[in-house]
Amino acid sequence: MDNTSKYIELAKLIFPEVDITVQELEKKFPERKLEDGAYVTRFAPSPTGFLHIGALITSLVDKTLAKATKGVFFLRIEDTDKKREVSGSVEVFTQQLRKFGLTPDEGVISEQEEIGEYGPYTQSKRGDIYRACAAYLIQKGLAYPCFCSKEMMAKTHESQEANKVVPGYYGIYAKCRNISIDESIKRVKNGEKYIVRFRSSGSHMKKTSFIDGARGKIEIAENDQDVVIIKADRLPTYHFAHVVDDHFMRTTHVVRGEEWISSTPVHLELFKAMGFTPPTYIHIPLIMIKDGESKRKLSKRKDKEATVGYFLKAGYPTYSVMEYLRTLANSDYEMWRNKNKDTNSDEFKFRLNKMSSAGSLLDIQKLNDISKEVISRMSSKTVLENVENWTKIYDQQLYSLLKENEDYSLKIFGLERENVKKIRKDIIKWEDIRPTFFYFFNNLYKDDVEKKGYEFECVKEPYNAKLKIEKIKEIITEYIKVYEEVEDKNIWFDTMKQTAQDLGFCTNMKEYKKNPDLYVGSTADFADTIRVAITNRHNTPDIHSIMLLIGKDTVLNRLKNVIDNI
RNA sequence: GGCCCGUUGGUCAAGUGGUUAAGACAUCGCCCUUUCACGGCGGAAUCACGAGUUCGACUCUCGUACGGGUCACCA
Repeated sequence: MDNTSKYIELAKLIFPEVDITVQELEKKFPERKLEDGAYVTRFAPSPTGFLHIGALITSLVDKTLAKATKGVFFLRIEDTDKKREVSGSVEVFTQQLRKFGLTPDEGVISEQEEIGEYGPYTQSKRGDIYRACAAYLIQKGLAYPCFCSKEMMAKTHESQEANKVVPGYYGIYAKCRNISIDESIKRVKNGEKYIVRFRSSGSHMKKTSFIDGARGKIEIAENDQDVVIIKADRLPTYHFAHVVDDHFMRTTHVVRGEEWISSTPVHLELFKAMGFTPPTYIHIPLIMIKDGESKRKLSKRKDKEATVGYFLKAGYPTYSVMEYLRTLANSDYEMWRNKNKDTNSDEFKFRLNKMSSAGSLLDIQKLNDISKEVISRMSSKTVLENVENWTKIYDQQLYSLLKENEDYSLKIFGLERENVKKIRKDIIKWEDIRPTFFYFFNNLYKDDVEKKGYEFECVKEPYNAKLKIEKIKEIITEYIKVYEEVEDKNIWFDTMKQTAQDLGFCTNMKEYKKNPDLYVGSTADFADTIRVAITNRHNTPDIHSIMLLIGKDTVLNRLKNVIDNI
């Protein structure tokens, strides 16, 4: 028997169940019929819990590229590590991606559903495909069974470190690569435990290179490691699964984090061994976080901001997060957005060479600013919808209050929003709604006063009237006498100013600033006293509008209560 | 430690051999103003370092430093 037939025998021995060949797989998963230049991209997470913010930016790039070229963006689940798998992950991924508008065109779309002709899209269901490919490599003498125990491996590793040689399974350290085929066959037949390794023909003394879609040429040492391709559980490793899947799923562009750059030579060699054309790799920068003086990559365990769920829970509109991510993904996006405020982001021409190659710090303040802008551009109806959706999950009490009287709720969110020149920008995320608008609801207002007491200090500098309790009572008593519910803001304000003046306040701000000692305080101090009485906050929208909204009875009640309870 | 990627204000960054080195966020000051938010105006603040190449370097080359990534039967 010559070597070729021995290799075939070995392959059959190791993978007796394989009943399909690589050629047959090629036919089964033919090249896609897409327009020229169409990108096929994919997001391929392993189901280990929650979606990482980095996954979102990766998917954003994937989806944008596919959309712009009339290609396909699919979702594949990489569940080859059964130990780390967390149940329910797939549902979290698909739901959260959907929320951010990153729904895949193909692949896994929910825990139990997949669409597309190139599946299954869950790696644990593709065992036969990987094994067929591994068998192919064994037949060609490009893969072999390795009988080394983990203990032996650890020992080798230790001595390599001690001798300062490159650690790993390669060259003279790859003990099993030189075992004769006959012996391999014998040991497999004897039931010895083994895994399958790739037989590398590279050398780390030699350089190889590839063109990264975003960074250009990357030169790097060839792979010379006999990497594991099939594990003891007969499932493939990431390296092998990636090569097989992205070939047979006909991926054209692999977008992944830059932490993968150094294993690209492994993938390239594997593609070559299989006779496949590798995809274009696009390595995107990691999102970092400041840790003391230095920065590091976001960690799911240490940083709450690392998971997408954090932003959802805080109630950032998903659109805000995406806008922020788009500014990170393409450096000229922000400029474009400022010039095209109302244009759909799809119109922006995304360019790979405009992607930064250095990791950037997650800038919550920037996100906040973007989000304020995003929310300020929403109609009150949209705001109400969003707030309802969010409170339904995270703030039941507020949800019921908003639902109870939706016309009223709509008016609250319409304050300084619709039909005004200058739109208010004070909401960053839906979490902020309760603390900024609570006083529109009697119960919440009452709770707040009970919990914290009245917030009567004075208006901050330069006004600073230092009003005493007696003065506050006087202001409110006098104001109750003159208060009337009037639509016209000027009339309303004239009344307020008149009363203020009668009590010794200065109604001309410039004059007051010149001679503050001549007066009890300014109009600002007077108005602020009323404001606090009504809302128990110093910072609110225009107090006239608030009074109109909550109504005369409530206004008078709250004013009277202050006098009694202060 | 080896290898790889990277380095323009506090942050995100424009810039591709000749610029007063854009812009945004944050910050500070002023103005507007019944508070806050908004808005307007202005200020402070950056090319990591050292050699080359060049008439000229943020820009090209090489070193150095610093930061990050990676070296699994994890992905």
